[in-house]
Amino acid sequence: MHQPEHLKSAGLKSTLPRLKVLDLFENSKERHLSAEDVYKQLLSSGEDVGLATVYRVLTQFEQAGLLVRHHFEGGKSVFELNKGDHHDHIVCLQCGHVEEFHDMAIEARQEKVATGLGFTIRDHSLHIYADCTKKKCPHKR
Amino acid sequence: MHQPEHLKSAGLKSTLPRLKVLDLFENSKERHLSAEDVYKQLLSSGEDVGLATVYRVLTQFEQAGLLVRHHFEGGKSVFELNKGDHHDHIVCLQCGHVEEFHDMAIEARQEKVATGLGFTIRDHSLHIYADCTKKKCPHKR
DNA sequence: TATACGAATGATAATCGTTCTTATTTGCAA
DNA sequence: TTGCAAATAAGAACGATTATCATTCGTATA
Repeated sequence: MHQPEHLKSAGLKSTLPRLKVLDLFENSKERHLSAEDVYKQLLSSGEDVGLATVYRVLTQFEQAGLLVRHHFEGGKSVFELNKGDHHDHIVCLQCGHVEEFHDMAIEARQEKVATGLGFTIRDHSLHIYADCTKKKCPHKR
Repeated sequence: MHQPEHLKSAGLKSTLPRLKVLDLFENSKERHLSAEDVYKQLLSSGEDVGLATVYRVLTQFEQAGLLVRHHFEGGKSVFELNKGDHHDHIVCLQCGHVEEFHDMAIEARQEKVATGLGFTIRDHSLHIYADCTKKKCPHKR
């Protein structure tokens, strides 16, 4: 377990809730977790954390660059480990599964459009909402 | 005023709140309005509407295809008149002004990416968050 | 035009995701 | 160890949105 160093280098004290949250993201099967998801999973793992703490930790991790926050439709935020690579998301409307993709052509055009309009891009989000083309949606919720 | 027909053809009774809301969107200087925006503007126009009604009407108009709903960051929805043309948005981080754009190349690539991953696009949202390149942001909030 | 009935409304309570407050506990440097 | 700032848990508070419900309104029909 080398996570305490992760936290240290991010300027964060190594505390139990923080370690647990980081653990969850590194070992969870699902890459994209909401605050509620994290909270529930910690509770059912026997951890005694407060929901407020989960929110605080998630926000700190986001600011520290450990996590990335996404605003999908539906008004709640989801987080994922920051692997350093930017990517966009395609969300299956059937099962909610999130697939990641990255397309240089799209990124390049965005840059071009923005500069053309007199803007400097700080951030962007591209979410595609779609259905699987297969008869049975292969993803499980 | 030919709006009652708009409502009729959308299967909605012609009522005062609905007419007023539609009016607002057609005559307001700002294309993108939140429920709160609509509510406040109606109140200051002397109209006596409830906030709940505003939310109801906005949702109905969205379902009827009269308005389009957008989820920008910040947790609140904004609506705009549906002109039939799809477009994406670039949001100025300084003043919150929203600029619209449409880029065939981006749309085409999205389609290609999605089909490549086995999806059929139902909807998508592309939001660019940016700063003006000019010294002084030319837009007013 | 009067009327009757279901749809629409306004007021307000409820809900949802998130943030704030505060008293208490913890990490960790001395 | 001990001390103290930083972090926590619990729950109140918050803003946006939705649900509830008694009352009013739009409109098809007589």
